[in-house]
Amino acid sequence: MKALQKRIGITQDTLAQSLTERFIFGEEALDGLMPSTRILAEEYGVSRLFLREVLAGLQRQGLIETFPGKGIYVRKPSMLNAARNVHTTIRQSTATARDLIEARGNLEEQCAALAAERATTEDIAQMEFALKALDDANGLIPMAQADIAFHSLLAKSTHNPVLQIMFGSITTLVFDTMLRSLSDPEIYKEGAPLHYTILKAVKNRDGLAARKAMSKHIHLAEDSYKNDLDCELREIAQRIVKDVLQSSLSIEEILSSALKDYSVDLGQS
Amino acid sequence: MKALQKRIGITQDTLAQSLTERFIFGEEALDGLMPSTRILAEEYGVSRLFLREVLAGLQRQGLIETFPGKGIYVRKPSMLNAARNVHTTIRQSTATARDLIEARGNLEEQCAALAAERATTEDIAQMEFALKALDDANGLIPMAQADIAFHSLLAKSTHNPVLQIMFGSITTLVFDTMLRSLSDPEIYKEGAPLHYTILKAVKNRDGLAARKAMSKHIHLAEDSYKNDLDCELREIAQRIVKDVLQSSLSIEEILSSALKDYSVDLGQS
DNA sequence: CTATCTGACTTGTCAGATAGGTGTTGGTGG
DNA sequence: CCACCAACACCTATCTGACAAGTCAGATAG
Repeated sequence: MKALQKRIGITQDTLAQSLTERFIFGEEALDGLMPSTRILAEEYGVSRLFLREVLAGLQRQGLIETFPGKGIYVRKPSMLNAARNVHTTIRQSTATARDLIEARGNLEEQCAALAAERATTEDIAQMEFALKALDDANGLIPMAQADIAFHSLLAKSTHNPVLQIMFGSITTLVFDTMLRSLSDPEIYKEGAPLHYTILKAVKNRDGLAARKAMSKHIHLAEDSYKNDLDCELREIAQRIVKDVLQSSLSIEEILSSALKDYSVDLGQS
Repeated sequence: MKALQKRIGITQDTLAQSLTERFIFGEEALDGLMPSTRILAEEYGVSRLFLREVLAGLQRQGLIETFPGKGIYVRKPSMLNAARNVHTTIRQSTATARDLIEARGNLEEQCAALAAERATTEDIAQMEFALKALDDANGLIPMAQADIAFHSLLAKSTHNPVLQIMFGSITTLVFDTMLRSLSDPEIYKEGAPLHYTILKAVKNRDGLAARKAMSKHIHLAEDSYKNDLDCELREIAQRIVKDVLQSSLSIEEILSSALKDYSVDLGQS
């Protein structure tokens, strides 16, 4: 039996691919509920444990979500779950605030300019909603969530999935600096109105103005961060968590809860 | 015992974090060999299976590598393993060649310009090595590997980890188009010399020239791809694999073997 | 001294059992 | 007839104990 299975050659990868084809991209399980692990394991002739590990992989990729007592649900893919893996991987690297501003500036200026050309009325409505949420937000983390949402939606408004992927890959790093910027009254006072400037420029289809406002928005930190400019992002974020939020949680824990249910759809148009 | 464990609250996440702190970032297991699963499981008071799932997660992030019969080794983190997760996640999205050129152009032009300012002699030597490998490469996949290596090294030469992350997140997509471009004599003939133009500009510390050459290099495809421009990247890549390589493997399988051992170190300077 | 073999490791996988959560269903009291 | 609630069936998560298969070092026979 073992030998047979080996001959057939079911590996975790092949099973994962098969399941993905069937349930994620295929049309089965329309309501999003997958068959139970027992049934699936029997169906594919593997043990439940083996199947479980495969499912764990899919879950880590954010493709499915499991609920004890309920079942396994297919999930709309979100960039952020994937991005978190990237974040863990690069924890060892020494990205500073200056690095992020440099890279993010270039990316988001492009996003702003393209969004001005391509944003639909629905995109704009969503961004307006995010800015309203930012105004109404109570507390640093909800603010950062709304801020991230705005920038993600702007990337989405380019209707270029690749730009969304790139922004997604640095989302957690952006979140780190947002904690710093949003808790700094000086930056917030100058930076928050620029969100509206950007959105207005997008509405007016004025790519250049959108790009300029975004540039100003992102480079604000360059003048205000002072010593923090060449600090590692994680250090900065961890300090804010400790001093401002007075929480003993690690930045990783904050991140995973703050970005958990957060999901900006991928452009399918 | 179960209740106790719950009270202590060992979840997969906390254990993963604990193990990461200890073995990846910590100084234990200097030779890279971790204690066996039995020992670790006993040490943390969890079952071996539970530990296994946690380790599977770390492995998926590319932080460790397991060898049956030998043990578990700590691995140097590589962007690409993480990037592959992103790629899977966005399979559903409909990124076209045009999307990639647009996004990648902006990013890589910035990389070229910054590399011209900051590349060390060692960076340049590595890039030269990659170009030599590209010239000597035999077959489409080794060529694509060398090509990817060159562009990754250019991103590394900016000494900005965030740019490396962003490039890493789209590496698999870039690989897709490389299969197409490298198998097209017209593009290859014009595109290959531009690699040397870029490298020369970097050597001369001429950021503008580097940026221009990169722009030309990437936008070459815009004139030659024709109908493929608005094709989905996966479709293009899959067709090349089938027609040119005459392989029945899926593009995912090609990718995972081609990028498996590939790793450009993260800048630690 | 060399070749081989044994035994003690390792990971990978399995079946079966239990814990704990969730939703449904059918019976009972109003 | 309706509302409530308890029992039940199903789900995932996890544990225990076991075995297969790979690896390696050291003992042993030639």
